[in-house]
Amino acid sequence: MDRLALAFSSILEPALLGELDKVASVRFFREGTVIVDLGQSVKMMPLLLEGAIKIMRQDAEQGELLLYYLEQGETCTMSLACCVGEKVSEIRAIAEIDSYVAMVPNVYMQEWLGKYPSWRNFIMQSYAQRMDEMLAAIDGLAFSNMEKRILDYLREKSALLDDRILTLTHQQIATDLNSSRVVISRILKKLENEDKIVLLRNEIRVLI
DNA sequence: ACATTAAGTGATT
DNA sequence: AATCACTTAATGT
Repeated sequence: MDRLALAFSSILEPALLGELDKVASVRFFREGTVIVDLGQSVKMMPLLLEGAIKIMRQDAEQGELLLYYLEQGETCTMSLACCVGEKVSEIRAIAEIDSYVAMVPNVYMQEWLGKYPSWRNFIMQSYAQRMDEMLAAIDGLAFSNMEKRILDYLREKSALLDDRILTLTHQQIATDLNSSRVVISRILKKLENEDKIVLLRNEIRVLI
């Protein structure tokens, strides 16, 4: 499949790509679609071919927190752990933009670990990268003030979408950062006064 | 014109 | 930094 080769040909060996092509089903998720929800059992492993996926941690009662984004050529490491242990998902995956995902049945995952070095590499690297991102998320919570968290959030999103103009509400930021709308609005206003951003309704322009 | 949703702000904890 | 209460502004029907 074209998309598969496009996203993974530089990462995975040809033989594995061929096998992937046979067993993976490519699915399309429109922006905003919940791909995996809390408590859902995970029987497939997603390989992101195109688009971006937002991974959120969700508390039992209320409270969500953005963990990281999945981009082209990446996979959700959480699903690996889930598949092996036959556990249910502890996170929520939402399509940030329209996305194509190759779903691989979990039976192949372990088999390929022994069979294909490039697969082993890919999984290891994914783990390392995700671990780094988790640490960054924790650092943000523990050591950063809200202002820095918001700025980082806006910058990351802007880079991800390759657009300095972001279409989103203050409430959405509050949800992603597990804060409240009022707090976000105040800090955004401050950032605007410092000429770091421009605020419009449903829109934020990142200047820095 | 009216209702709804997004954003701004002072006061309080 | 969070919550409350209220205002103002933008948008949809």
